[in-house]
Amino acid sequence: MNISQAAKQAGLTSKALRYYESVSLVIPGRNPNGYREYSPAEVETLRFIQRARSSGFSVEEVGELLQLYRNPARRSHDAKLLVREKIEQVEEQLRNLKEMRSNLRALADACAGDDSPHCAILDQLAGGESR
Amino acid sequence: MNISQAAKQAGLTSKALRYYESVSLVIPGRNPNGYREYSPAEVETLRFIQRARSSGFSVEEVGELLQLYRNPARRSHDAKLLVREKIEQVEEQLRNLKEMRSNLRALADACAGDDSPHCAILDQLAGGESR
DNA sequence: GTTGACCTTACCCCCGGGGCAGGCTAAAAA
DNA sequence: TTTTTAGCCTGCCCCGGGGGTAAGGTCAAC
Repeated sequence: MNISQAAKQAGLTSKALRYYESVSLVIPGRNPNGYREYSPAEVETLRFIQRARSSGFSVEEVGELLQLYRNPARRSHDAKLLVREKIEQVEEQLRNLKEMRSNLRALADACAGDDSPHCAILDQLAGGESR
Repeated sequence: MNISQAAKQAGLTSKALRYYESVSLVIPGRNPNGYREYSPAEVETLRFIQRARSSGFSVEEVGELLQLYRNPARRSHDAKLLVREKIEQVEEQLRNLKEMRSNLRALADACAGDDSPHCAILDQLAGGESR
């Protein structure tokens, strides 16, 4: 299968597939004309990558997941550990974003939002009172 | 004030200050020896930038906030609009992260996490059933 | 005078690709 | 058959927001 077909099957772009090859995640064979030829198994691996990426794993972490996927002597404990670490990272990002949001809400609430130049948002960013 | 002192006062790094200068946010004067010389007002602006950045605004958006800050004919409405847009962006990120988290939790819950190679996490990433 | 701390510019690096240039190749239309 | 169009190839620069480091100038203390 050609690169663009494989990309479509996996919900990715051709560029992403070339990138994943460059970082040794999926290295397809080549036709005599030099075109990449993706086997059905490689397309499955690409779908694996797409799902793992959209669950928040970095490309490097996807590489670790793929190593487990390809290793018949794996222990499911190791996969679960990766997922739990990712959950904790996501939760930290959630905490950070929630703090930003409450911060922003306080700014917005303090500002009249009218045609006057007086603005509590700019005042607070400038002076930092009651932050 | 020298760059490292100004950076310390603002809670930033010297490198960041040079970067902010390169993108025209704060352009300090120069001493005869070529060193950057930050005025107290410029240090205040740097603190403004630091607070806006830690509230989630991009460098480009901070530039817009600074334009308002420096414009005595501004309308507070415009500042409030920027803040509300940022709140919506933050909330979309929160939604995405929460979906990731529930996704990850489902993966983790389905996996025994023992010494066996059978792993529901890898199965689901591979096959996509019950995602 | 010399040492160490600070400053300067200039370069490459991170992630995860996007976009484009220039050149082949394959498939479809005339 | 020829031409057009579409798809593929590699290689390069770009994004944010700086971090790290190198090579060199400067300043203050001892």
